[in-house]
Amino acid sequence: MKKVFLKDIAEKLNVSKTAVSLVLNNKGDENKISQETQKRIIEFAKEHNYVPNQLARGLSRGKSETIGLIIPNISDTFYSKIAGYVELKAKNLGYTVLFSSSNEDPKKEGELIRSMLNRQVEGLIIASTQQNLKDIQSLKQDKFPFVLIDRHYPESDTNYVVVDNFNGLKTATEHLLQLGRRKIGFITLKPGLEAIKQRLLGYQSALTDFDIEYKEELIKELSPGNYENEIESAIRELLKFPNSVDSIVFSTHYLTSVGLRELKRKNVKVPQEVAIVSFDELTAFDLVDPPITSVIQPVKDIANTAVDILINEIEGKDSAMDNKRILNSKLEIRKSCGTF
Amino acid sequence: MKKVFLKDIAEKLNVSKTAVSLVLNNKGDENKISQETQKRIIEFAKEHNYVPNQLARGLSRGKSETIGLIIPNISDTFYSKIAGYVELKAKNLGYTVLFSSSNEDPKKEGELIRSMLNRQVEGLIIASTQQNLKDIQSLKQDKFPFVLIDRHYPESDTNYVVVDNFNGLKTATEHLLQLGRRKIGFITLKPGLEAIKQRLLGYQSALTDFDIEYKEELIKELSPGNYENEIESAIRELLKFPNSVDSIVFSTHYLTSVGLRELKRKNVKVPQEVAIVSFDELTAFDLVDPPITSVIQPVKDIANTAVDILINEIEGKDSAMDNKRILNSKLEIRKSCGTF
DNA sequence: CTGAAAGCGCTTACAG
DNA sequence: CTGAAAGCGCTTACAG
Repeated sequence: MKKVFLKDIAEKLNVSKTAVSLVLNNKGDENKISQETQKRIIEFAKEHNYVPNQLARGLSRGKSETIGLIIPNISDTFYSKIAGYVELKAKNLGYTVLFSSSNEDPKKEGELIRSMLNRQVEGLIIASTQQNLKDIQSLKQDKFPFVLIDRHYPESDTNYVVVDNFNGLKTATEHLLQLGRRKIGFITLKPGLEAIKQRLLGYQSALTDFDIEYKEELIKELSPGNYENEIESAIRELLKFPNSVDSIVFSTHYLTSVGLRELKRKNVKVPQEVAIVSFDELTAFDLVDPPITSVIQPVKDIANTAVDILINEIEGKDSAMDNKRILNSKLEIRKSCGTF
Repeated sequence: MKKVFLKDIAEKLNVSKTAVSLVLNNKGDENKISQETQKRIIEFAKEHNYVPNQLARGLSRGKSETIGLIIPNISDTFYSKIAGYVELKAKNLGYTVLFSSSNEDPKKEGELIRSMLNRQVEGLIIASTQQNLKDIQSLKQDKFPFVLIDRHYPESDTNYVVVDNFNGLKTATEHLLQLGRRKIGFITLKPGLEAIKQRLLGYQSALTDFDIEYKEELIKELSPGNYENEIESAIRELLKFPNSVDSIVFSTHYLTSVGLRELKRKNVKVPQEVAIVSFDELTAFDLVDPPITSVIQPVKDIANTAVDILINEIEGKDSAMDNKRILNSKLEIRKSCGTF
């Protein structure tokens, strides 16, 4: 299978490169190229397995039919699912997607953005580190199509698709309150992400609605990079008098995992002694002991909506499309909070 | 931030495009361009945020500094981890990686391979559907660098990095046998993948070593696309007389998930009534009730080794490198098999 | 209906 | 040390 180029086809068939290019791009009819010629070209191309060199095509057209997806980490199940759905949807619309992980490093995120621009992606979907306003604003300024997902910059006017973190966490906390729990710990990440901030606000709002005093000692903020080591002391302190929590809400699936592991190590009975609820989940959370009541994020919806908005903008179709979306999450009640 | 091109730099600095290109590619010294000129060029480029157009560079050099990774499904935790490690390792060696999911469709896999070739990737890492020998052999024939991971074609002489499926499954089965279980069911996938075949052989070999008769009724082979619906009857039949298994080994993590879910639904006590062991695992398998004894795959090692072999071949360095690797898995004993 | 030609933004012999 | 020029494989006005 020797590589075949446009030129080869043209020579063998005694037509011009122009004709071949036109026909293969479905512009044969509009350029009034004879059906006969079209057929010959198409058949020859198929027979010899011709596929255009995307670099050349992209360079020539200043387009690449490619979009970029920048996420913190492709290994995380939440983001890998997003990636899967983005790939599927984009492909359906005729685009290839380029993935890359920033590993929560704003500098790397910047490099990735530039690297993707220089690969001529036509648009970007970004789950930003949210410490990179500079690059985001510069995209904005260049009127380059992009949409933020999962994390957005509230101070900047951009397209985004996020989940309603405030109400998601609030609902989770209310669930605990309705079951009679009153001393509710909150294990979350150090502030920095808007999503994380919103989750804390949701927690507080639920307490307020139930007339419960907000105590800072019940909030444990771990570092994204070191939470595995910090979880032990966080839980220990929450369990100790005068805190003595009767429940904990975890603000991410991985905090729930390490937290539950730690509770088991300490032989704390869940939910009898401590009820728990998780924001976001892992595949096996319904099999865990006890099955974990979780706030489920609409992963597929996030991905599809983001691709829709992006490609709509790239192709400049519907200018009236709502390009700021806050999607609802859903509380899946299982057994980690006990029952009424 | 207006885009700046080679030509712009050359004009502003009153040097030739050649000089700029050379300097920016670290070929300034070997072409004896004055330090002074080099410094001016480098500073100007940095100041104006110059990044070369990869399409143009790639087209010109016939290279892209890109490798492709084709996997069945980026949403699967096993493959998303592979993807994460491949990306990391490749980046360290100066390559970008292009991901794509075949969704177990051999035809799509072929399209992906062609699409990646035409994006001028310099090498490919493929977790193949294993029903696409044609394309694999054609890569081989063209001496195009590639390495198969996770799944390989035993009938074809290629680079590969796989896990020792035979011994992994054998060890798992032996573990059950050593604990006194004798009626061991095996829930696996319909044959097709070499890995799956090897796992069945491992199961059989363990039985043979313990002088236990192999019974076909104890093997349940589900379809990859429909296992969620087939699991119920598979388990029902395994539990029913005359099968009445006392243990089950699952040949993939997702079979374990649905299987355990089904066992719980049927109120079967694990491990008392039925012990289970899983080939490959999910993040929360140590939190599941009971924590699941699992064969752990060396994900990071698979990824790193594959990238090493591939890039070594691309750059034609060490021709003596062992390019067929069978890595060991490890049995992580938890509680789903009970104790002695 | 079709072909010659310019151009996309680079790299790289080659000549000086 | 440096510059003019060809070339990578396409696309796309433009002229006929």
